[in-house]
Amino acid sequence: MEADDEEDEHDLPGLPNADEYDQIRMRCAPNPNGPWHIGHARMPAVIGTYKQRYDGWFCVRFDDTDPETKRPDLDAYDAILEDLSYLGFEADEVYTASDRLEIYYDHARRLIDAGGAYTCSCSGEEFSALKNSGKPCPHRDKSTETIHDEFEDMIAGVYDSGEMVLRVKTDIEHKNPALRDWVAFRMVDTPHPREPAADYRCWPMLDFQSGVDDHIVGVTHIIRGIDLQDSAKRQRFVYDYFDWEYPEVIHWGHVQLDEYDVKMSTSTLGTLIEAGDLDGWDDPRAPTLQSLRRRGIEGEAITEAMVQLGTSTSDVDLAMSSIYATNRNLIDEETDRRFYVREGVEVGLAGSPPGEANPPLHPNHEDRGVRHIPVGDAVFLEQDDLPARETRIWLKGLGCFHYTRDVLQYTGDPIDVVRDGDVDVVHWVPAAESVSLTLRTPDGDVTGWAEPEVGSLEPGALVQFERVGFARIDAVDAGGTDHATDASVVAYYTHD
RNA sequence: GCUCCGUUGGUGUAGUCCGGCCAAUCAUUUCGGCCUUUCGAGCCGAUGACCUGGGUUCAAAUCCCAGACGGAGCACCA
Repeated sequence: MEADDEEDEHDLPGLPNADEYDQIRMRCAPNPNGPWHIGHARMPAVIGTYKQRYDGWFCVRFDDTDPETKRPDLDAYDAILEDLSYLGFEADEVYTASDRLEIYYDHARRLIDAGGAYTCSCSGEEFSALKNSGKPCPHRDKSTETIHDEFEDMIAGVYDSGEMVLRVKTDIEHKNPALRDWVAFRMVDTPHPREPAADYRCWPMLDFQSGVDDHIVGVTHIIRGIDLQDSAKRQRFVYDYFDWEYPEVIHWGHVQLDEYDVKMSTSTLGTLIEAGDLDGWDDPRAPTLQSLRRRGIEGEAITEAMVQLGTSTSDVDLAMSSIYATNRNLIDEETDRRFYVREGVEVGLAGSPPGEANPPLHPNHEDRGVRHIPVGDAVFLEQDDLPARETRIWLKGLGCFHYTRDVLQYTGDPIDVVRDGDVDVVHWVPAAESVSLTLRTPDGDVTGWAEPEVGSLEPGALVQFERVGFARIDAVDAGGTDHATDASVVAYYTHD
């Protein structure tokens, strides 16, 4: 399917030992505790791209096995799948770990039979102390029968949280303390928020659940963060007991984002939304996928930027400008131009300028037609664009004016004065007939006036406000196209 | 404290396994020019990097050793 460009440049390195597998199978295993932030896009972007490249397969598996500390958000399951689709990918299969408890229990029983696990009632502190000095705890050598009995009691919910765990027997003297006899199942008193899982009290830990599931669905390549580097080593003990072969694994570093004041963290964002500091997950100030989507950024631009980050184990700083640059290429040709003046300053006009300005909708596409901007006797300019006294300025699409005694005097000079470099070109809107427009940006809201026809655009339309930047029209109040007190149009800032 | 891992321009990345074709690739950013009723785009150009110190070698970004700096794990979180 990509035979003809097999040797072509790829943005991503090849997967290890890719040719040893009939099919490349990967998984994306989010914790459904909220919609995705921008950093989450890396996983689907990369495995989706690998899937296309190798004609492979990937699933989404919701690793929702902690009903308490990382309590799942019931809305997040669908929100995440929507985010995935926004990025341009569909999962071949969707699993939910909390539906699969019986599978994990069965594997735990087999592990006990294989002598690879034991129930332990040490407190966390007690065990930690023993473990750190390389000493086994007294529960390590129970009979298989006792272990089975106690594990069945765990499943039955006989114990309370903290009273009993099932540990994987690894090597209590392993030189890496992180790998010594880790917990595979623990008791959780809090019911899971999903109805079908609400009665379970004995929950697997990520390392066990994930390890078992990866094998069951035939994952060949695991891609995940460096925080899980030791997980692979822990899981190998289970794989060895079962005589399974561990998948290829790639660990990558953390992604940091520039240009945002808000930390890229699902729980932080959730707290800010809860407190009313953010309007929601799609607030333009939030570094979330829903926010970028509302701003009119194409998922493809995000995917491409993520793929360009590669898969290195060191931490990376993602510049939003790289997402913006890609998106600009995607939308520029099809996006019409409009005028929008931020925080405008009103200036009178004199000298009989033309009654209407008709700049093109798109400078490269004359066939799309022109805009219709009635001029009137005054315009709004941006504060920074106000010319010095007794100098000339070119109102884009209208003509040349001389700034005298608080008014702009039409001069009728030809465009050559601009070519000569003496005259700045600025955008403007008529003071009398523009529509008020609030532009919501990552740095906060901006108010101003847009040329009249912006008031009749459809929500969802993309525009480029000349010399300001791209924006997505979000809401239009058809009633108030003249000087209403409130904004009649709300737009979300895309990028410059 | 114990165990891992990493370090190429402002940012990301290629090259590192199998040393020479690397006075180091591509993208983005910044700056300049051209074009354009002069936005954006496009075209052209510029700035800008191999963590440090030793060693091996005719030759090191690449191999070896030491150090510095950064990151991760040692949870009944994911």
